[in-house]
Amino acid sequence: MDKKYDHKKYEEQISKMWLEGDYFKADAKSDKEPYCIVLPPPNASGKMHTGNVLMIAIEDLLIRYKRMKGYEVLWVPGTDHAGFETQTTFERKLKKEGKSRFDFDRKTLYDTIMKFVLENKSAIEEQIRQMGASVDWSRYRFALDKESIDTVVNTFEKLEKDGKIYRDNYLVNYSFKWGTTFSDAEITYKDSKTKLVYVRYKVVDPEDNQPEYIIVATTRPETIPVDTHLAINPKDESKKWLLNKKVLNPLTDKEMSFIEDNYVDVEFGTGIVKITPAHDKADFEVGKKHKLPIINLITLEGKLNEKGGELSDLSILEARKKAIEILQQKDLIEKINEEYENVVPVDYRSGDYVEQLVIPNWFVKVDEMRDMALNVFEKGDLKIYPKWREITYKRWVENMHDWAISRQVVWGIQIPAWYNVDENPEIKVSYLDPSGNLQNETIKEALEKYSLKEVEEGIQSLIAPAGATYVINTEKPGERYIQETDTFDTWFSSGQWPLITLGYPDSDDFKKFYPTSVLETGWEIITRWVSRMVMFGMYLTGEVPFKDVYLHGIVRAIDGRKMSKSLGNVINPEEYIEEFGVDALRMGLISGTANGKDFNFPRDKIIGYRKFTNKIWNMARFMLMMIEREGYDEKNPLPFWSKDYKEKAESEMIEQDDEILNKLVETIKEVENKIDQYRFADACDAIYHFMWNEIADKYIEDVKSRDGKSKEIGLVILRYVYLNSLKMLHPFMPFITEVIWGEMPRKCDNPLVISNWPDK
RNA sequence: GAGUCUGUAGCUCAGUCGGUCAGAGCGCUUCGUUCACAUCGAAGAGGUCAGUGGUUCGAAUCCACUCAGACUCACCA
Repeated sequence: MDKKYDHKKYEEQISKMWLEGDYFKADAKSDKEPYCIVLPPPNASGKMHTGNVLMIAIEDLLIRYKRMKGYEVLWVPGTDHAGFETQTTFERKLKKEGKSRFDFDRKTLYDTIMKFVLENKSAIEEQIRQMGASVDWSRYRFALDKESIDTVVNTFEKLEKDGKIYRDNYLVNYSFKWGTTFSDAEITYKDSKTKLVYVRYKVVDPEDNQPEYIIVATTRPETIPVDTHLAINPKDESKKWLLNKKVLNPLTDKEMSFIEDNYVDVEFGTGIVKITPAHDKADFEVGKKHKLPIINLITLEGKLNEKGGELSDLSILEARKKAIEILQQKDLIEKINEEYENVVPVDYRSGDYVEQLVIPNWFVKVDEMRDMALNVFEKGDLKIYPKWREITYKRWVENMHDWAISRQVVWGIQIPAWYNVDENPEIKVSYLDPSGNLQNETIKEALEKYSLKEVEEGIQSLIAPAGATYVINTEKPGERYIQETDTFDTWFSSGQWPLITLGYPDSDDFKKFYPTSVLETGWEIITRWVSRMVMFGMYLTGEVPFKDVYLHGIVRAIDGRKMSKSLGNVINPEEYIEEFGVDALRMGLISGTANGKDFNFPRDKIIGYRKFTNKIWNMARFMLMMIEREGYDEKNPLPFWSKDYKEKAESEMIEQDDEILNKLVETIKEVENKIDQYRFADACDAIYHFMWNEIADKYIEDVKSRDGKSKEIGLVILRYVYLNSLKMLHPFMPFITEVIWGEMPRKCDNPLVISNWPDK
């Protein structure tokens, strides 16, 4: 053996050996008890970050431990398309080339992104291998594989048949310039000087001591025609009287009533807010909470519709001007703050104004699924570790609204819904015409100039009116149909990930390994991801997709803050792998947190475990050296520890021998116990101290000084204790333990440590 | 604004049911080391457990409040 353990020399070699030996392939036909983890799929075009490393370290620890204990183990690897994240990465790349997504038709854009992702996909797969993850590569899945898409589409069809799918208005950021929506992340805010108009609202039948008018400040007077309510803060005693009163809408003269909501800031303006659910994000939420009507005022062309009365057909800015004029004529303006500064949303590309308005989106009714996802705790079907995270899950699921599952992005699974273009002439299409120019118009207008085929080929996106008729089908149902351009929310597909990867509904894997044993992931996605998987699992199979959920903490930077590119404190795991090795990095990270709390990147612990690898390496060397020095070799081997040997040697064994053997059993029990409780840091600690303090510092020193028969007994026991420690350590430090195992003469048929958990 | 968590040695953190819980690693100090390992060994210093009050025979642990910090969600008409 070399004098030092050189991780660079061995890690690649061992990893290759595991891969070629196909040791991690699960057998669905096996009689052994199943143990299964589905790897939370990293972004296919992404790179390994410290969170991924921790995730893999913990899961590999569980997987190797259970495999060694004799379970039929399956760990399914996969990568996610990560819809929006990938598309923005890609668009940044396009921007560098002086292009944008609006230069492409939908299909070309999709194909180009796919190519980009496939080119980058192997990097993360390679990193998973490098980490020593004992996943079953034969079952690898990508979120946009045909099988994945089939499962997701089938689920959508089932939901539709069960009456769970509907289309409804949903507030989105809409750009008139591009004729499409922008996600929240694509919106930036621009400072802008806007008139803050203080408008008088006439109180209907005021009491003697009450004012005749109340005053409301607004920057959007043009939306007044569709306002039906005003809001006050429930803590604002001075305005309580308004709750029993009505006021007149200053533009339509219709009566309006009041609601109470904490969202209202008592200090701002006059402490009274007009609520426009159709055209303001906050108001939309308030409106939903109080079940207020959503009345659209602004059209996809950026003009006011017939609800605007005198303002109809004007653009937003024209209407605003006109509204102020009308109010002035009616003498309903108290004052105007011309200097008011606010921020307006603009799209990240052109800086053009983006309007918040409601357009039809696809929704899933969640009522039934939500209840199922909450009841799992009562029956004890699901346990969350650490337990205090349960409340986050429950609170979120309880408050869950119907789920808007459509996204106006290309990179994802296209919703399998089709509109008949003759029945729905008002569908708004954005498409590149045959000469490559971007057009925004209705399908009817488009078809007057071009064939349906031409429009379809150039299409970027479409928006079908709320009442549009549609057919759900995987294939084009007829000549005159055009497919919905929206894709599913990433969580809609990743929420089915355990089902997708295990081949729901009737594969052997599904029968053997579903429900899986544990879901291990970061707590940050407990609401968005974990809850969705529970919902889909319950809905489709009647069973929770995993028995336990273990949530690890987030690895923060060394300075205690969250890692972020802008802070420049992102830790690249590759550097640590290079310097200290995968084993030290894995074990250091695992021991960084005992209870699932966030923790700072534990650099000191990684260095500590790096020293530890060298220590156990030298323990092995020294032990082999002592055995050799005592004259043992292949012809005259050192006896193995066994029941027989023990009986013969018992009378000559001394206190230290019994002690180390007892401590070995204690340590095995403790490590098992801690792993079973998901207390991984404690398990690390137990092995570390047993090997270093008990074996190296005490027992080896003792054996070193012995002679004759006593020395032989010492060496026999030492080797036995050491090899069993190696086994225990293997799930934590798979590489070095495998290397040393290969160097050791041992009484065991299996040349690999991977299937040998110690007996007590 | 709503919610969750945290405050224990110089640093990073354990401390599970209120009673051998004042702990670990790193760092620091002193000494040692041709004979496995300086990525080593031996010994040692250090904390009013954020603060105040309460419950209890007993509190780092339970409760209330205060102070400080982190994160999640929402966000100004």
